[in-house]
Amino acid sequence: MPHVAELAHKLKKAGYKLTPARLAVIDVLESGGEHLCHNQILEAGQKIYPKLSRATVYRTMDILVELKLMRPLYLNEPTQRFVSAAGGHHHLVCTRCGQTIEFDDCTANELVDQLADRYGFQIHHHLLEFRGVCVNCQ
Amino acid sequence: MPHVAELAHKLKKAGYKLTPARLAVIDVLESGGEHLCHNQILEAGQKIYPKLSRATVYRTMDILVELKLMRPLYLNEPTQRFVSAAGGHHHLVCTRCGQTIEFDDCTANELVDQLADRYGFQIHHHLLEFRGVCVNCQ
DNA sequence: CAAAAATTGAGACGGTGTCTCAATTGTGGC
DNA sequence: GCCACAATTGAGACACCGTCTCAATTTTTG
Ligand SMILES: [Zn+2]
Ligand SMILES: [Zn+2]
Ligand SMILES: [Zn+2]
Ligand SMILES: [Zn+2]
Repeated sequence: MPHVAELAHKLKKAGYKLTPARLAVIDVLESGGEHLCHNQILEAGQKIYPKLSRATVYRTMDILVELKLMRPLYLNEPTQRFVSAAGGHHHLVCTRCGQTIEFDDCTANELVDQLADRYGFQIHHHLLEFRGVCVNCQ
Repeated sequence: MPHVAELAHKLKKAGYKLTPARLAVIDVLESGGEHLCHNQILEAGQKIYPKLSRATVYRTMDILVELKLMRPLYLNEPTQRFVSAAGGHHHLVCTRCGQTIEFDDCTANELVDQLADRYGFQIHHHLLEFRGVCVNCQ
């Protein structure tokens, strides 16, 4: 959950204008929770700034990803969704009811180091996704 | 890389007919490598069985997923791709050139147990995705 | 062989992501 | 505050993808 002020400031600093359309998008990102997709951002953004168009949402998200402020991911759907760019992301998904639990503890650091070593990668973030059947669905 | 014979046999066993269209799809899956998407399966399948249609590819893949013989996943694209259903999947992706390394060693077993414990999940498989910059792109 | 059931391909459809273009808007210099 | 210019915008066109329907075909059953 990035701060409006923070995203806006970095956008400005990178040479982009702070237009109402962009501010609406940023506002949505700050207050709208995780895993938002373009359409959700558009719909919520139009409540703040009705003229907001689909193209602008796509363009603004492109910029935010380019600046590494947000990060796209896919959650078992053909829909691109966005999370703030820092750190890893960890999901526990029930394949029957679709429930998605987000958990924080991450034991992947060790593995990150190994991989960085072996393949010469600079690893920036990761997505761990575990899939199975939740308590209710068993 | 599942065996044609194996997929075909399980399909038959589950009560589905082994039609030329389905056999073409299965043939592609067996010989076509990992991470195939619907379109790739369609195009390759039409070389084996020219009448093969898009709808049938989608329907056949639905069945294979339903029977837990194949598993869908998304790799930083809005495109659903398929891998054989068993085990985990581990990717190292370069965010600059898109190169995807597949690695096998998995240190997630411990975490799997923890999660199963804490949330009561039966965990069936997982996808670990690490993203960063590869040697060439640094 | 006839009837019923399963499967198929073709095409229509709505939704999504991309692109173009003319109109609008924000900004720095005055 | 105003102007000129470049950046940004919204609307709409477009291609593509996944879904659905339906009539025709194929397979199974009696
Ligand atoms: Zn998440
Ligand atoms: Zn569940
Ligand atoms: Zn893979
Ligand atoms: Zn690279």
